[in-house]
Amino acid sequence: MMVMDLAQYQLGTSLQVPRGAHLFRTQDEVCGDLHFVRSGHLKLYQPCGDGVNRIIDFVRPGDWMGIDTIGEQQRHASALALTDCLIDVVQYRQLAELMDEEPYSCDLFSAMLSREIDRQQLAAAILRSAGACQRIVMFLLQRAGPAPQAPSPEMHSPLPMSRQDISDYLGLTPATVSRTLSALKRNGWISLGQRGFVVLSRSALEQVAAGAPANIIQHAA
Amino acid sequence: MMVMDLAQYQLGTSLQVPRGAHLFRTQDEVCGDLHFVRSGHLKLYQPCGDGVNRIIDFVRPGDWMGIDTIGEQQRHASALALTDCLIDVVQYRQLAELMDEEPYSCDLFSAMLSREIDRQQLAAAILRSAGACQRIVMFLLQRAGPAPQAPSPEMHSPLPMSRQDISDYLGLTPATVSRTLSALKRNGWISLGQRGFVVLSRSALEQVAAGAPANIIQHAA
DNA sequence: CGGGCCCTTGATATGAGTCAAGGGTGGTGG
DNA sequence: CCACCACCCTTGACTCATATCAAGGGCCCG
Repeated sequence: MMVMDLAQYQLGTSLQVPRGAHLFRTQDEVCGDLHFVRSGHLKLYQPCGDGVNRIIDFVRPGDWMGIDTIGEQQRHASALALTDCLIDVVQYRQLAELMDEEPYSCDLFSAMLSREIDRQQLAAAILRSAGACQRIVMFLLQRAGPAPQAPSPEMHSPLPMSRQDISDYLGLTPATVSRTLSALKRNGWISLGQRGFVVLSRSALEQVAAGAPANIIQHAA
Repeated sequence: MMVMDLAQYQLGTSLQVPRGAHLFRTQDEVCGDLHFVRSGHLKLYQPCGDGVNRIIDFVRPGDWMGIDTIGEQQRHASALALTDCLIDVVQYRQLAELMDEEPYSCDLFSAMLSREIDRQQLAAAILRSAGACQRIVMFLLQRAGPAPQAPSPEMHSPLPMSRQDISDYLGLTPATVSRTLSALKRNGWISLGQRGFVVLSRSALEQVAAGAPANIIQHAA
């Protein structure tokens, strides 16, 4: 069978990180390792002076971390566990050796980095062009994943991060995020808990994400 | 001597692209090649419905293009020459072979992709947090390059793209870009031509970029 | 049961967008 | 070589979305 993901090579060692703990911090020096998330959620952020944190990304099971600092001397971000996490720690040297032996793994690795560049370009494009409502709906759809098969209902999707984190990530304020989520709920398009949500009308959300006029959203009566 | 950049391996073939011509388009299928810019400037953009173009990036001499679509079937963007360009076309297969023979080149390539991810993350962070004036000043400083040695004056930096392109890239409107540039000029911080500019007070610009209150900018008298 | 923190919601302020008009520049054709 | 034309850049007045400031409520944890 074809190896589809570098994670299947069983490199590296396992590591548990409890909720609220740091996997690494900006000031850490060692950078020879990559991290693969087996389970749990983390946030990548840059503490930038004051108490203000710039959220770089949210990391989910199956994602890699640290591929932005290969060959660098210092981390560019801190990684904080939003839930209990199970992490694989992989030395870049190990990967390099693997790529040396098996050219195909080199292609896998290049493609992975390439996809990450594309993801970041897409994120930047969204930040450039989309308004608040559109950003939030895109964020929700991304977290909800692809549509389930016809008869099955939409699943509950976790939102392990705070509203503050969401707003930082989307370039908005907590107030705007809260307002918009409330409006989406009022319209019956999502159901909303403190740390999760359920898509109720995927088609409506997809229309907003596609750029449909968001005037649909009204202030609370 | 140490090889510092993949471009020094003299792979690939040369190609001239005149101003206004496309190097490739979104709909092109072939994706086995990368492009290295020897001279000239290009813009990467996505034609997204209507006449609206999303600017992905501006590409300068020494930059690589196409590293966001390694292993993909289709281009994610179109590349248009803003000036006459000299391009090296490099097959990814060639690079892969090189990496197979010389492990060090593999590290170079990984590091290059890694840096690109970091660049995109930084760009996204700027779009999330910075206001119009801050974005424009950061853009100018980035294009002006690092400060020259003490006695030498600031160099003239080219702006080969239209105001429309700049505004798309920064997530603003042409009107706002024009207004802000005019204000910077009025303050004596830059001198401004149609297709270029000169930094007159780097310290002032750096303060704004660092987040200094941008109220310094007033409406035209 | 109590307290702190985060989330929600309202009223108001403001920065950037929109609409629109005038002027400069570069390119084309006579 | 000059004149014309189209396109883009600049600038102004106004609008609107989102930030800001502020208060109340609910949830989780101790």
